Amino acid sequence: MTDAISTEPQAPRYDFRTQEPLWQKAWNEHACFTVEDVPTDGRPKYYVLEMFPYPSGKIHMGHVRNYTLGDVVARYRRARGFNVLHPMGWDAFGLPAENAARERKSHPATWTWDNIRNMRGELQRMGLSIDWSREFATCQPEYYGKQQELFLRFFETGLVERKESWVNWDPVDGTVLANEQVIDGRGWRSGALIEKKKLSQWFFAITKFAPELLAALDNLDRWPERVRLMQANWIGRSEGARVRFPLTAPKGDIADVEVYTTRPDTLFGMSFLALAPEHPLALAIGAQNAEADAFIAECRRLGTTAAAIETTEKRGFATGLTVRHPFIEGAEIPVWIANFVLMDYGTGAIFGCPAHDQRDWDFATLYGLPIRPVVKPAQGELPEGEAYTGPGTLMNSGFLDGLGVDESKSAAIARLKKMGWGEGETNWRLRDWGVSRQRYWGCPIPVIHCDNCGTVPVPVDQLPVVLPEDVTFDRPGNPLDHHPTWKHVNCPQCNGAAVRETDTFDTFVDSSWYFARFCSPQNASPVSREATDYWMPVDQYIGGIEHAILHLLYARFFTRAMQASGQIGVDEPFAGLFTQGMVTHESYRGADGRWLYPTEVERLADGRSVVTGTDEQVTVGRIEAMSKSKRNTIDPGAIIERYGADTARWFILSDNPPERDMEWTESGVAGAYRFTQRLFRLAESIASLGQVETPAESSPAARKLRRATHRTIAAVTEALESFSFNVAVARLYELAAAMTEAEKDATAAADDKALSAARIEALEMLTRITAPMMPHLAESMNDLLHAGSGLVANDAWPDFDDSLTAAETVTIAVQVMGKLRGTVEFPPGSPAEAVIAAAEAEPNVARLLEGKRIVKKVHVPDRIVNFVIAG
RNA sequence: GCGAGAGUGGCGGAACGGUAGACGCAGUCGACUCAAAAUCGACCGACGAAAGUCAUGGGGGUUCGAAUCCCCCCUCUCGCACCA
Repeated sequence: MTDAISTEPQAPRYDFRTQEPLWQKAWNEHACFTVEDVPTDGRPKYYVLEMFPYPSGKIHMGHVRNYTLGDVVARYRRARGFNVLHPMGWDAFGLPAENAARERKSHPATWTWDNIRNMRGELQRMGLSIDWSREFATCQPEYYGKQQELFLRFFETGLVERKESWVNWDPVDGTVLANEQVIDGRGWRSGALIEKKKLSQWFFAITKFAPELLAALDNLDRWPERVRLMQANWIGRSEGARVRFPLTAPKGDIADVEVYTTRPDTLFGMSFLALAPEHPLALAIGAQNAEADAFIAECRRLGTTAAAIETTEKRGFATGLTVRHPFIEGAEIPVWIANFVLMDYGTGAIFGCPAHDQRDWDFATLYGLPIRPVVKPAQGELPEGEAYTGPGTLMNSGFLDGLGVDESKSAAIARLKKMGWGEGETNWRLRDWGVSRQRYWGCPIPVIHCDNCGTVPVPVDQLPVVLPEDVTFDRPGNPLDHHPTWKHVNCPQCNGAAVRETDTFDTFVDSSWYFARFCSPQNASPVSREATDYWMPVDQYIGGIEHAILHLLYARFFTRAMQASGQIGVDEPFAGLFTQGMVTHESYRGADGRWLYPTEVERLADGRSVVTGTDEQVTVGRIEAMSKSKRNTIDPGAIIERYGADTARWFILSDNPPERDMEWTESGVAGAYRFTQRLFRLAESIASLGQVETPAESSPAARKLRRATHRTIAAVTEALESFSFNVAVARLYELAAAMTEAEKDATAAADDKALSAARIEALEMLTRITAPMMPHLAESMNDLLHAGSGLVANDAWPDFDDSLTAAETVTIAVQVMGKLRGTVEFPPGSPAEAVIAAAEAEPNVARLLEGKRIVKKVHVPDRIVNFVIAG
């Protein structure tokens, strides 16, 4: 590794080790970043929020990038005269704390709070402009108690339901697993075979908002297009029909089967009806037929994991039952149970039209069912060996013959409706949000189960339902469930013996409203109407793309639910969303293939890489996302310790556009560090000029520098507005270069007062426009120039002087037939005739034009002249 | 399979349809130094002695002029995926 600092003999000019803590203390003492819940100063508001961290132990580079981006926005907006809310907290509930408690034989709270303490210190060393007075952790009763109150409000509003649902049950851990925690049909921790089990669970009725959650995406114009698209796909609206097929012979009390389809136009091509293995009719059949039962059991065992579904072949079981067809008199269609039909989409049953659905085609081919085409493609023939799903004209379809696909959809629906066999229906992929988790380290669901009264919500005045502290993790299952006393209570209604709900909330609930709580973290009710009316929505939310669907959708739902239950006046939480890329690094492996940390690797002068201090050859691997398993992680704490927070921030901002993955390189950080020193040297040199009166007469050198300064202000402002931080950095490098140039000019003309004044102005401006990115260095430079003048953090963003940004001359490109052949210099705004005449006279151009007829002369003022010639 | 995004020097990347490669990193040469580091200066797409030619994944098109707009293709990344 190149080592910029340890090879430096003397202490650096700018000592971030003393300066950074100094300014952090000053900001803190002046409460620079503290805002009121409901400011009344009339300034516009701006709410900047980065996704709050899970307190895993240490911050990682992803956090550093996330919080640096947010901090630049926050500091910039503050300088622009906004009241800026920029809070921080902790997403503190979750399974890792329980696992750690199990391993260490301690308590989840201990581990969590240790981590919070450590990570808070690391974040504070980054010099973030955060209002720390608003900090909270979701594991505090002061927070989760309010969450319980919200749950009760939603309950009253009809947005909470208790219903049975199929879950992945781990019989060893005694808990429900999410789909992604089931690997090859086994629990990811216990390795036990997962069962599908029906369990009573709490649900938030997110589907009630499905239409508006989808429609409102159109208005989120400051969200990335792809996130809106992912959400739209997830919500998954589809239009079709519900069709009831009467069984030719009823099965017990089941007389018909309901099917959902988006292709009612292809009903004449139907050759089978298929049920999901969990469908009530399938279960009824299974109860009487051992073969059917065995098939159902096998389907269930294969589980619902994405991997299982992908690799599983289509299989079915012919039940022997038949249904009647709505349009074909006397037809009897066989009923199958099929493993590819999903119980939780539509009605759990489909009608199969093999000619026009690939899945049905596969299934029909396997079992020798008829394939009857009913749609004739508009062009060409029906494909061989696969289903045709495109547009066309109906055939073999009775009253639909000759109609197009769309027309016949409505015609079929109209007919079904008239017959009483079905109706048009809009369907949604989005499911209600199951929030029950059989865990200890989460927010208790504030409900009591009473044998007499049923499910009774805990009265608001008895909140919070606090987690008991005396729990152990020495046996599987939920500690709340086998706690000796905690769950036994008296029913709030009848005062009889009752038990608490021992499930806790999905931790996504905790992060679904924290942004609203930040507006008034001490408020008696969950959210303050006044504070959220002022601050909400979040103007700029920043985080990783991995939360594109679930977290953001849940937060959007919660905001609507809070609105519906009368607590908040907005319906969308995040007006602007920015999704940052990952931080990546080269990976290294030793001679034996083991992964090596970057700190263990040394690059030799000959380009080879070896294990530091040895001769062992190192293989430099791919650049990939930092991960513990690949050991290609860089510890932000070590970077800040060695280079300072400003250097880390600057490098992160400078490397590339923030939405892309960035590569962390040692040489890049070292370069950023050199720049901090260079800026400080410039500041020292300019500060040594002392007080300078601006003379009446300017000088060419002064004008040149002032032009660079004011152009930089304009360019950096524009870059920050558009999240082009890497461009802002480039413009600041250029200003620094211009200032170095001016220093040389000044050496040549020591008595140029105008230049001295311009240099001072350049430094003042540079300081202020660098401050959002390198806040500590900006304060130190400002202190050199104007000691005791106050903090840059409180300074206003500078305006640029338009009259100074114009160049004295512009270089106009001269083209012949669109190819650059020369340039001419002119004052901006020079008349076309003069410019064209000069362009024609330019020797190289004149040579090319000689003897040619000029057909056209294109002139774009101050930019280009192009001669089109003939022959 | 469907959807989205991206392909520009050795690398990260700039570029309202108007001088492609700003700025940084790496590199080369020089100054300073006994020497090194740091710093400062110059150079730094390819071919060519030069004039110039070729260059923004490939091929077409629009235009006086295309990295940028349109069509076709290729590659990569990400997301979704038996959703009826």
